[in-house]
Amino acid sequence: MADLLNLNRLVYFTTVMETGSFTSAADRLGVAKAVVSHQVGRLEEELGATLLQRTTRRVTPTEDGRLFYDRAMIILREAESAYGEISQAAVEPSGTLRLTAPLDYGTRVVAPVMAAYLKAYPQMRVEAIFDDAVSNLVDEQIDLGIRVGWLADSSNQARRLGTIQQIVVASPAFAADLPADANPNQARSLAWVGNAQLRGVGQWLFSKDGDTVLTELNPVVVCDKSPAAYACVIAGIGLGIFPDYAVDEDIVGGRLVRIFAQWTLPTGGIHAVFPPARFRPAKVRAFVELLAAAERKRARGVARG
Amino acid sequence: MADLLNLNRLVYFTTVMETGSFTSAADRLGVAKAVVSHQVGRLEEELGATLLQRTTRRVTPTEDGRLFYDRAMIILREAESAYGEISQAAVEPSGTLRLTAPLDYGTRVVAPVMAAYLKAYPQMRVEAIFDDAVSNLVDEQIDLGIRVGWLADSSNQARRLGTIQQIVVASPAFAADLPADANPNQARSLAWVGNAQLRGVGQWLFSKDGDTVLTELNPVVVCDKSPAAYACVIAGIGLGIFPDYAVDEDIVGGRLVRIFAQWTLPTGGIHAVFPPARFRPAKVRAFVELLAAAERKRARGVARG
DNA sequence: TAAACTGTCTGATTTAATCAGACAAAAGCA
DNA sequence: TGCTTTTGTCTGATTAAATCAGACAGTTTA
Repeated sequence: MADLLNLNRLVYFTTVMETGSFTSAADRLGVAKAVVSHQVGRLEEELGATLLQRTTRRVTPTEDGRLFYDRAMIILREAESAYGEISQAAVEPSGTLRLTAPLDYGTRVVAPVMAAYLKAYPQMRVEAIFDDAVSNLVDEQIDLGIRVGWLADSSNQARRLGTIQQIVVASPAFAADLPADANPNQARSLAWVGNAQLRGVGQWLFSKDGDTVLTELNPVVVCDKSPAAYACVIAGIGLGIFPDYAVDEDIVGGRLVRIFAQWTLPTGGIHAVFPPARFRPAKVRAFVELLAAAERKRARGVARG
Repeated sequence: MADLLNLNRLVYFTTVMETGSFTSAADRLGVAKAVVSHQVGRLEEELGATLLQRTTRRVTPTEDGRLFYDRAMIILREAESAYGEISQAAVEPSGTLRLTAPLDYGTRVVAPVMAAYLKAYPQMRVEAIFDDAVSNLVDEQIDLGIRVGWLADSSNQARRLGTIQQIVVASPAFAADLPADANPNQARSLAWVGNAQLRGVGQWLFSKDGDTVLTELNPVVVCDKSPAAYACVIAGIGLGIFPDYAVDEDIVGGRLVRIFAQWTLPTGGIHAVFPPARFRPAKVRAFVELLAAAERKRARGVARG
């Protein structure tokens, strides 16, 4: 069935109908006139009917030809619109954006970006899956995943949006009990709140001016959800390690105090990962741009703070 | 514009959507799966958008893909219907048949065939142009021309349907005044009614058993329309030469008498001529078949009579 | 009558489509 | 964990299609 009709020939025929001659049709299409003659001939052959009566001087459509022209124009217009719609979708965001992000990063960073995104593209809809669990982008039909930390699998394409800093914090009350010269070397003897979601729960590499201290922590509490661990730290259970975006506000607000401020922990990355696809829809590209801008802005804020 | 969209690729994409895999789509289409992969890839390239997310195991349509599938199906259905309609028109008569025929042949032979044609194909419409004038088939958009006598131009395609016999007739009263042994040698001295439409008004070649007589006639009246000349002969003005189909009835009815019955004049042909076209519509073919059948039947009748 | 223009044809060339087979990745099975 | 099967894609060679430039006969115009 597919072999019998070659839809590409329609445009040759309709152009001849519109221009009234093979020569001018060839002109308009930018091909040799022999091509138009050949293609229309093949079309007639496929249909088993004559569409155009041609003398050396004049081209006249047959009844079939007039009939078929109307049908062909509907097809071509429909095709043009379909192609245009999709091609434009590659330029102008449309439809629904499904994204996933870690819960804390989602609430702190992604949510505001979503607001900006929806304001910029009011026709869009967003489905956000905020979960620390790493889900399969293809199975879940997710357009965009945001991963914080270190990328595990790399079958997906990814783009680095920014950097996160791991920060050791404690509640002001807990911090007050610490010795003034506290440093990572005493880490094992302190009370920690562990976060099962973050990699390296077991060992942490502190560094400061070339010195490095690799130490194991001794969590008195381990939570499998970041917000829960965070709440434990706020409550003064112990020290916690969290990404900068999670603690910024509470440090500024005085609800948390930074510990070991002179020391740094390994930095992680903030990545946008995409399902395997040759072309990225505009809706995804637009969101990633906004998110990257927010990340840049946040990085400047962290640098200042 | 034409270069940017290759409509033939649509069927590859839609088949993948329907079968859910490139392999089974290739199966259904009867091509190598590499072809499906390549064609869908090119389609996505043309659109600048990804339609299908493919892992090695599963094919999932993107939102664009689902959107485009609906559009593509509309296009393909429309195309199939358009092709089918025209192709069927090449098989089943439809539309309007425009034909032209000489006035007398039209009224005597074509009109009854038209009745049979419309009975066989009630959906058809016929526009008949009965006129001895030879009209241009292309300019007048005529599907079928019927020419009696000798074909002049041959830029059109033609098919011979039958033979006409030129017959010398006179009214019974006029015939009664003729000598019993009248023969073509005395033709110049007799009163003739000329018909400007028929070729050879000036000279006629009579033959009988090998003998031939080439003689000029001496018309006392020349008419430019066959029916007029015919009426003159009926009225007893003189001898006339008419095709067999025109005089058969009146000879049987006794209103005319055949003269020089032993002699024959050059036979002419009855031709169906068609505008230049590669394929002949079914509506034309069907009519010509009926006409040819009528001609064969008439030929048998003439032979008997 | 000459010149311009029509649609078609021809042979050569270029481009696209296609195939068979190989391949890595993923899923199912042992 | 290995092994097999199945997935979509890739590769190089082959085949088919499209295309072009130029020639041609028929028609119209000047």
